[in-house]
Amino acid sequence: MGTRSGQPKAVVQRRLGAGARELILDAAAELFTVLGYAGTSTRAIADAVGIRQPSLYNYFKTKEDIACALLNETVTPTLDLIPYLLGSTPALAPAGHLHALAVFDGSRLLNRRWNLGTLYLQPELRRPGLSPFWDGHDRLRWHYFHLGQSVVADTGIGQPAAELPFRMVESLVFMWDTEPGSHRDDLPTHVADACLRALGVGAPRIEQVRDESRALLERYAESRSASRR
Amino acid sequence: MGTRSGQPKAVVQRRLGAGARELILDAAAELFTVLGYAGTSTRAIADAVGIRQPSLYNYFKTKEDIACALLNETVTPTLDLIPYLLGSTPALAPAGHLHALAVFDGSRLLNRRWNLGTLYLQPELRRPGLSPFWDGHDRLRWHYFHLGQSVVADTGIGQPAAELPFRMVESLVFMWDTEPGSHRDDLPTHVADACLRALGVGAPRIEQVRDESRALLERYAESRSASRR
DNA sequence: ATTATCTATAGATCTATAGATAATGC
DNA sequence: ATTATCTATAGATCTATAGATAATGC
Repeated sequence: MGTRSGQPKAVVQRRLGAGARELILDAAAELFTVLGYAGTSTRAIADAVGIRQPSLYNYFKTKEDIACALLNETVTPTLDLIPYLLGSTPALAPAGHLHALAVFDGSRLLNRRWNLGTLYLQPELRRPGLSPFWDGHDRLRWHYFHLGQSVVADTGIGQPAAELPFRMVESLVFMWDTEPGSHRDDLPTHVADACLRALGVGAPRIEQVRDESRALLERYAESRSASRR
Repeated sequence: MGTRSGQPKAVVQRRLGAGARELILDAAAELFTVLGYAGTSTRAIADAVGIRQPSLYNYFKTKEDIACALLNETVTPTLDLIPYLLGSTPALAPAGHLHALAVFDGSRLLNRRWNLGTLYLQPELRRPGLSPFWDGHDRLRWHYFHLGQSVVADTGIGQPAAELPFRMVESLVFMWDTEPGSHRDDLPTHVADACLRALGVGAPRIEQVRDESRALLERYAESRSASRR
């Protein structure tokens, strides 16, 4: 028996290493989406990554901070795309701009490991501490709305339709459980097409816009991977 | 000092009377939508109606039972409408049927005292005890889908669009916070119109369908109030 | 006499902090 | 020497049940 003071450790310590924050965020994402924010204890998150509950507080100040980091991941990539779309030459027609935005945003929502968009409707997350995220979310909504207005000005459909595209893309969170396959992979494009139809754009024009939008997003993906080198 | 046994009551008792269940459901609806299901304690619900926490259990077996009653209220009225639409003579065209369904369903979602549809995305409510509600929800989704398929078969739009109308109506839960006014009141009709455009229906036909649908729903409302006498 | 409400409480949580110790890096 | 992790715990919850009492109805 040792005579050392203090409480001896009962378990083997596991150091998470460099990617610790990402490990925790991924575990939290799964639990928040499956059990809900309030339904997920900090203990459950710690268990999932194999550390003790208080050790989480080395990485995040509070439980709310974890949610904030996750929510921001859902809007920042799309917000980053906007300047690229605005600056592309020759200037994009509003319909093309909107289509590309919807496809990109929708793909990001649908092709993550967990259905993070469900957090948008969890009232526990409408608290003041998360307002930085909600501000970004509102900026994105406003941008969709603005583009929608330009499109309906051309097609002659009533103004109220202008706010539907953002909501239609958001509704992909309800379609998350679609069984995997080409149908699911094409959903973001189908939704983007439907957005334009809802704004009164005709079929031939949509065909054309879809091709432009695909080419544009490919160029964007290339420019991103190039700048990362 | 009395010598009676037991614990004397510290508060004045308040009997809720006949509408007790409804009072509790309304308070729970507000709290569940504002604070979330897991974020709402049975104590908070009891406080809101002015009784003690354990007294709730005179009216509901568990907290989950309260949520179940609320969720069922969101789909039953729309499910009840379906036989009426199917039985109306002369038989409705699929586009008219879908439009009427979307307007009715959307109005029910938007014109309640609380935004109950947000509960759909609260993972705490995806538990087995609530499967009766989810079954009804799926039946409704399937009916929308079936109608959508009939419409796209006529218009020549691709199959995947057939599942969008249900999701577009659901996305009204994201639009709940629209400031009151005629714009908000017209949202369900605008969404129903946009559903048909998304399925490839042309503007003149939509104009026509909208009038049919309005007349139909008026007759339904009359038949309901007549049968209640 | 019957029923709705109350008080009291069991037993299980939950978040975040304090301070000791094991692991790492120089 | 520094940092990440641990043990222990304060203090606040939370749901549901047991059994006493106040309010109602006959």
